[in-house]
Formats: sequence, structure tokens, C-alpha cells
Amino acid sequence: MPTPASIAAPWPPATSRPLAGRRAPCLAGLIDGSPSTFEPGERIFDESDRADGLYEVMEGMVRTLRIGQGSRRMICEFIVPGELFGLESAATYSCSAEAVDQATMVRYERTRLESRALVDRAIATQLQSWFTLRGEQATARLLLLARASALQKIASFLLDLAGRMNVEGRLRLPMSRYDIADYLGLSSETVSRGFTALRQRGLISIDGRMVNLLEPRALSQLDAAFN
Amino acid sequence: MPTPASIAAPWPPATSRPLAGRRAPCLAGLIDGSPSTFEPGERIFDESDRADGLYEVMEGMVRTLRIGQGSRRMICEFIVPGELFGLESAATYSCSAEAVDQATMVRYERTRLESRALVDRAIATQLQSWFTLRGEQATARLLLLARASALQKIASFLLDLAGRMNVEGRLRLPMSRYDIADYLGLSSETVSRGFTALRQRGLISIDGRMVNLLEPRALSQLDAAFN
DNA sequence: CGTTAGGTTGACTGAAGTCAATCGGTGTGG
DNA sequence: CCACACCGATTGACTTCAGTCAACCTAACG
Repeated sequence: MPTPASIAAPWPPATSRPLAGRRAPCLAGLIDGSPSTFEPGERIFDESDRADGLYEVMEGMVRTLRIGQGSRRMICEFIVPGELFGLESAATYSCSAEAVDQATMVRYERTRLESRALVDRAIATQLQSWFTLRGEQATARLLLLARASALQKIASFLLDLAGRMNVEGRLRLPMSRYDIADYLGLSSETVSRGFTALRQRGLISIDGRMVNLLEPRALSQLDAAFN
Repeated sequence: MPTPASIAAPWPPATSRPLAGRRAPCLAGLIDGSPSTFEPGERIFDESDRADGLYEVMEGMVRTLRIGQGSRRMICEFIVPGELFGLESAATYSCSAEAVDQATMVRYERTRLESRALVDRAIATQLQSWFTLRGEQATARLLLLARASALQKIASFLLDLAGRMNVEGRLRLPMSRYDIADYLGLSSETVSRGFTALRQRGLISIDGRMVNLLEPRALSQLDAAFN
């Protein structure tokens, strides 16, 4: 089990976190957990570790990933504040998890959570909605990976992330082009070309790590078949 | 909102995972269900239907699928005898289900199953292992769809199906090339060419709907990075 | 028989991967 | 402070794999 870079101050129990669009589950305030902060690129847990903890991201971003043979990497998910990761139905984790940028998260003990879910309906409901959301995302993602063009994948990625981070037009992308490529099943060059194409069409503007979604309507039209 | 079996039921102790190869969960004998038979192509349930039943295939094959805009279709899963489908964490099904060939299956009532899972550890364990298996398949599939070549996808598909149907070399493929294409994110022509290429290399032989896996070693070598 | 649906094959096209060069920012050491 | 190295991002040139369009074949069925 990796050692967190630093132990943050206890997180204020936010009983009501307003999430627009997709409502992510949230355990803060329902059960105690231990907060910690990881540095960019730091490993949080490994694929084969015993899955004895569930995490909720409070700040920053986390990626979960699997390594195939021959430097093939697959980003399974990017997790943004308010979202959960690391809850498995198996005994071990199915993906590794790493901090993308400096990320603060709260860890909940699996055994504790499991026994609490039996008696606390609010917790059971949150875990429930997490499973539901995750299943929906997974099938949507299959369709996207299998059938969408590079530009559609990128447009879909931007819209999805903006929706989950609950921002209107201004979106921070802390991950590298390689990460995005490994998430969408593209090469980093193609991702780069895609961003350029969207910029030249006036759909987005790029300023360092920030992306402005200038024409969300046009973006979602690109993405029409896949949302 | 009914309490889902997966969450309401305690996670089984980590040691109780006897998945030799891949052992599909099986509910027959644990709980009563009503058997029924569907004709080829017949719809079993629809994407938006209330998810109030779980099915176990006894004979034949079932496909679950989602329809995107513009005639885009995605086969989510092929389900073979001994496997389950239709258990959702959401209130409605996330995929439609259709019989591929003539298929016999047993239907279990969701509410009944969930309440039984609370008290019957054997049932809870089976549902549990079903979720686990499904999660593993999903991430493996992502990697495959995102990164594998057409030939790798086809080889992987054949091996996976043969493994799940528990046959050595002789495999029946009741589904059409279109189905396979929509499962692997390819065109039907590419699937056809893939089969031809494998046949010409002497890795398989084809006899109507039957496929003989002549060189499983070579097939899995093709597939090396993705199993 | 003809019709039709599914499967195979061919020719061509195009989208995305690969290889490579360049650019810009960042950190490091002299 | 500057030179240098390094990493990530971008862009270009070229290649290749798979999609598209089309023809043809076969088997099933009325």
C-alpha cells in the first residue's frame, strides 16, 4: 500500500453537494474516512492489490488504468471531485489508480462501508447510484470506442468531462495528450490534431491547460450518435 | 427503488473465489424460475423496460445490444448457456436482449431474487461472482476495442467464446457476421476477411456455422496483449 | 425455379497510426 | 545568468489498415 505524500486536514463534511446533470454519489458526511493528498503521477493503488479501500476525490483528478503487454496502456476512467473510485466486486482491484495532478481524496474502509451499507439506507443508495452511473458510462464508452471517429471521441470527451466537473465553458485538462489518447484509444498525435481541428473550426479555444468550449451545441452535434 | 442484491448482500470473503478459468454463475437449483423459449431474432426485453427480471440461458444464445443513431448498433454481450443476463443496478435495462438462435432460458423475478440473496449465501455468492466476471470482461473489452487489430479482435473473440462454451476446438457460431462485427466494432466485410485470413493461415477451418480452432496456441499468440 | 438474405471477395478510399522534425516550457547545473 | 537537456505538444510526410461500394456466390425458402 503506497504512502500518501501528505495528510491533509480533515475535510469539512459537505452534506449537500449540488451536482448538475449527472448526479455523482457522495459519501462525505455519511461515513468517516481518512483524507490524504497525492502528488502528480503518484500511485494510489495497484491492479493486484487487495481491494480494501474505496476513495472519493475531493480536489484534483485521478486516473485508473490497466497495462497490457508491449507498452499498451488503457485509461479506464478519469475521476473528478465528487466521484468515487476503487470499489470492486472482486477481492482485488481491477485497475491501478494514479493521481493526475495533485489530488486530495478521502479513503473509506471497505469492510466498514460494507457493514454500514447494510443498515444505512443513504449509504446503500449512494453506492447504488455509483454502480448505475458506472454501468451507463461503460456501455456508452463501448459504443464510442468502437464506432466514433477521432473528432467525435474528442468532442465527446470534452463534453463529458465538462458535464461531470459542472463547468459551463471553461475546462481544465490536467492530464497529458498521452493520457487522453489512452483513454480514447487514439494516438497522442491524433489527439493533438483533433484539438487543432476543433480550434480551427472555432468550437474551442486553448490556453495552456485550459480549454474553452465555445460552441457546445456544435460539439454535441458532432457527438450526436454517442451520448 | 429496490435494494440491489449486489450491495445489500455482504461481499463474500476474499478467499471464496473458485474461478477456475472462468466459471459462470448459475442459479438453477438455488431458486425457482420460469423457463421459456424464444425464436431466432425474437426480442426478450427492451432497453427502456423496467428491469424486473434476471435470466439464465439454458440452451442457445442470446445477444444484448444498444442502438445508436444512424443504424449504429452495438452488441454488448453474447450470452451462452450457464450465463446470466438482465441483472441491472438501475431501474430499467441498459441494453435490449434478443435470441440469436432458438434459445431456452429461465427467468427469475428480481424482487424475489434480491430478497432471497439477503438470506441465502449461495445466491448472493453467485450474483457476486457474476458482477465480478462482468467487470473483468468489460475492462478487457475496452482494451480490445481500443487497441487491437481486426485479426486480434477476431482471434480473441473465438478464444473467448470457446472458453465460455467450454469446448476444445469445435465451436458453433449461431450469430451472423454482422453481429460479430457489431460486437467487435468492425464491418461485416472485415470480419469475413478476418475469418478467411485465419483459415488461409491454417489456424481455423470453417464448416458452415461450425468453426474448428486448429491452432489455439497461435490464436492466443495473436491475441497476446489482450487476454 | 426465382427471390432473398447472408457471406465472400475485389477495388478503391480515407482516416488514423507511425516516424520524424520542430517548438516551447521547465528544471538543472555550470 | 545562461546553456543545455528533457518532456510534452504540435505539425508534416508517408503508410497502412479497415471502411465503403460493388459484384458475385451460395443456401434457404416460397
